[in-house]
Amino acid sequence: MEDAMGATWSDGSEEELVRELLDNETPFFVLPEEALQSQMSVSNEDSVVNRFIPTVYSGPTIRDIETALSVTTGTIQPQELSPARLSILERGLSKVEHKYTLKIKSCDNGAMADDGYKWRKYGQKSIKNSPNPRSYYRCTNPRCSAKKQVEKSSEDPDTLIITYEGLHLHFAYPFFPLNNQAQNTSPPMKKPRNKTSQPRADDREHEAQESPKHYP
DNA sequence: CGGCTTTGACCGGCGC
DNA sequence: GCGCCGGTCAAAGCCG
Repeated sequence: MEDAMGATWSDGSEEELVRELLDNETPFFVLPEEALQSQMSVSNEDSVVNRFIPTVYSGPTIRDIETALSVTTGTIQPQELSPARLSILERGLSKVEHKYTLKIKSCDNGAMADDGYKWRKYGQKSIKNSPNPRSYYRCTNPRCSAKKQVEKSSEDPDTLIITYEGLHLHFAYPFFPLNNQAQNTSPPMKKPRNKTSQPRADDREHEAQESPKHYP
């Protein structure tokens, strides 16, 4: 399986949760694996994904990355991957340690690569041997450790190099069985704030899985 | 006024 | 040990 990775995560509990989230066999978060195995088309796969993920992301989504992550974390040969996932990898996703780099084309002038998550910029540095600075972002959810770096390609100014580190664990919280209270027909989506983009589900955090902890 | 970006300082790891 | 380099902190300021 994909467990071949050395697993040098800094935090053990987080590792456990991540593995659960990425494991196709967990009931918590069902990846569109079944759709892939049933030889459905990619468009159908998207529909399945959209059923599981109520929030709609725009652009190259973190879902793409996380889906690919569930594969690239192991020592699986590329030939073993399904075509859909291969296409994701061919889009420029690569992995170094626990950082995942995605190269995308920002066709429009200065069109930010919006992955649907809310980020807070916390730094910018000029990198040696690179004319372009690198920006550092952190997830606005204070309990989410996800980070990303955005850097314009030195060769192609239209290509953005985005490096993700850490997962948005909270994006799957609606699928966690909170308490013993079965989630009824109303989707657990939270009403968006007053921000520009509504696609998000970043309210709860890890502890919501089992311990009904609440905070201000 | 609050949340975010900006920007230089700061810090730790690594190579010489 | 020292200095470079990349990542983070935090004060200040911008902007809705």
